[in-house]
Amino acid sequence: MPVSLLSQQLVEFYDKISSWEHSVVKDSGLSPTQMHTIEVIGHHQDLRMKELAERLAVTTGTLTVGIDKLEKLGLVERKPHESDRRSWLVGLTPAGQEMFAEHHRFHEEFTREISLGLSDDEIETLSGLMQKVLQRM
Amino acid sequence: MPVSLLSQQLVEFYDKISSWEHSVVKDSGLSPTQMHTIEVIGHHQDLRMKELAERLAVTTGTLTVGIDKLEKLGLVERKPHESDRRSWLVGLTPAGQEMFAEHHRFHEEFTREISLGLSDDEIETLSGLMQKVLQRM
DNA sequence: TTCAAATAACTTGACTTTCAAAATACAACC
DNA sequence: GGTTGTATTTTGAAAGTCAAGTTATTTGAA
Repeated sequence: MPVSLLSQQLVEFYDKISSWEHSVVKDSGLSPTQMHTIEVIGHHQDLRMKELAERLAVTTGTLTVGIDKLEKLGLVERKPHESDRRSWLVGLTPAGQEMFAEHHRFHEEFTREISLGLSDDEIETLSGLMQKVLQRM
Repeated sequence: MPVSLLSQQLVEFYDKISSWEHSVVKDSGLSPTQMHTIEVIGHHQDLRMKELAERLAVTTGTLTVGIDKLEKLGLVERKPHESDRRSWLVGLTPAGQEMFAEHHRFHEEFTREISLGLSDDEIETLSGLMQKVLQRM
């Protein structure tokens, strides 16, 4: 049952990433939710509230409150949408970008550490397989 | 930069698992937190409150409230610890075990679907690499 | 043995996150 | 132009969380 083993591994993998993320985020002063929001905005840059809410799997009502706080912290900013005056575009401020960049570096460092036991060839094989899997998700 | 690519893939992978989990759990009537608690108990069976709190990354105060609710729902039960009368052992009731088993089946089905693009050999290669990575986490 | 310190679980109060539903402003279509 | 749909915000209620304090029990040192 190779799938059964893989399933177990995914659960364990997901759990360990969660607790790693949890511990790293705690030191940043942001909540996990806030950091995740910064991450998603950082990756996609200038999202509408609706789009961002979907990606974060929360309602727009929830997001309004969350973005209010991040805006007060000076990490994100609302900009008017060019063609749709109902919409806002949410982007990172310079401080938000720095926060995003730092977290990004943490991710890379984490990835480097967990792949220490792998050769360069193995890392490429893993990336290739991951790519195939990601296409199905 | 093979690590950089892998890092990106891990973020995307984690995100997609999160949203899948989110949607599946919603149909179960439990909150994500509650389902995660059921999962951890199901995997380890009969944990002390302290141990369970550590694995869930919450304080024991938080866990007390959470277990109270799951106990009211008839999914978990507290049993006295044999040798330490300060401690409780938390385990799944038959209903809890069924909930756990169902969720476990969802995980396997999910794994099966995302690995549809992979040959049996590739699945085994992926498992092998995952195993090496898990050892570093 | 005895008692002070440590530990496990629980309680309480405050804060945050979340959603659903209602309100507001604007867009799109006929 | 008027109706319907869409994007966001507001509000009220429920759930999750922690820190700090409480109780019961265990551990270890005098």
